[in-house]
Amino acid sequence: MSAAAKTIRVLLAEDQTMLRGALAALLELESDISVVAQAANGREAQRLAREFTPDVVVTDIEMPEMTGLEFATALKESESKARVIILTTFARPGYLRRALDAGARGYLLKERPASELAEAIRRVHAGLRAVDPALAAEAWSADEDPLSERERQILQRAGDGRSSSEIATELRLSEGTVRNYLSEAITKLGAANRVDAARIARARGWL
Amino acid sequence: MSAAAKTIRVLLAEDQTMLRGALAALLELESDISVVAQAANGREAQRLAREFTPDVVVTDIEMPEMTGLEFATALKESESKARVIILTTFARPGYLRRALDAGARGYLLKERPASELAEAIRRVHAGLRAVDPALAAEAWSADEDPLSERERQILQRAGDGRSSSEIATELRLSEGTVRNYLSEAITKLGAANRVDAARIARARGWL
DNA sequence: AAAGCGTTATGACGTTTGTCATGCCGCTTT
DNA sequence: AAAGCGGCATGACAAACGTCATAACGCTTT
Repeated sequence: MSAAAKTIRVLLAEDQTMLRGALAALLELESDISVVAQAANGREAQRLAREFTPDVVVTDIEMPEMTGLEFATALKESESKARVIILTTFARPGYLRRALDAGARGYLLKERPASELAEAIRRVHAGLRAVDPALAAEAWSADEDPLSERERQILQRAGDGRSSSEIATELRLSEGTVRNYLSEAITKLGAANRVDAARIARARGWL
Repeated sequence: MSAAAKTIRVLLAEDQTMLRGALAALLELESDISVVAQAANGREAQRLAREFTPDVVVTDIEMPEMTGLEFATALKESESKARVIILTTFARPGYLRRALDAGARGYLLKERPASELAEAIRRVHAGLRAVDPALAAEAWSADEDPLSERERQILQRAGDGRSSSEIATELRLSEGTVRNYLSEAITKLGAANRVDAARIARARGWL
């Protein structure tokens, strides 16, 4: 526990194999970083985190089985000491907010240079934060998610092209109730109709 | 023109900086491959292809300014001798078909291991093809795009939440005509409504 | 010249969607 | 106990949507 010579043990969770492999190879070139495990989805990552006790976890958000945000939340509630960096395509304030709520220390965009990833890992391992500055500023001034859980469920399905009656059957609600929720969601988001509302909510990371 | 010792000159077009950088670094580790130029969109790639005359072009499809498919088509119609590999997230038969029509020699998915990329580059440079086998089989049996150009235009906008009257105004059509096209598209795709139709068309690479 | 096809249009009809007022129920806060 | 709130419901109405029949026009294929 004396010097700084110990390598940082990293778990990499990313469903796109090519990106995951390329990043792992790049990180291995750094003398102070070692990728000790790789996962293609959140559930696998959860298992590997228990097994390998990494210092830092780098995870995508949108993955099959379990999202990176759910994984981060699960880690926070476990006894794991791993620090989490979210690595995602999406500059959505809602995602950043949820990431920080889930205890993430870093939030990095895939549109940034690969070199920033190693830097973020070192910062986070040292106890600092690593949040994209532009995004952090935007998130500060961004509106909060105005949708209730029900509204979210219903808007999701409507955005996929389901009719009100289909949604009502699926969620065991009356058709009128579904229309009420959609109407409210449309108003809250300032949208023109259900599809527009779904688009807006998705773009802000609320869906 | 005697031996095989010449390095393969590659142009890499991919809008996600982190992936582009990581792949370029990985490819540079191969002794017979050299990434001579990188582009973040199709238009830039087009310019760089003229300037650097690469042997092989590796390009994403969905990029700003100009898609990889448009870029590939432009290359085919120029005097360029570069051979094209499409590198994309999407296993959509429609994309593969359009890629081959655009003269692409390779079609590789981002969910494949990074090692396959170097292999595909070598194959394509040697005059062979490099198409994901599973996808090629699927594309063979896949339906052809049933949509007319007008139907596609209108379906795109409908999928973004625009109303019939908005679409009509934008495209200088009567509202009834727009509804007719949507009705036809819905029928052709076996969809339940316009949003469902847009979803289906997108999933097959027809939009 | 005739047939076929894509594009555009109109009118009419039934269905779905979006809005609003009103009300009930269970839970928490006061 | 009363007030407030979120979830759920009903009914009514106008607007938007989806379907169908019909038809004109221009272009290509036969």
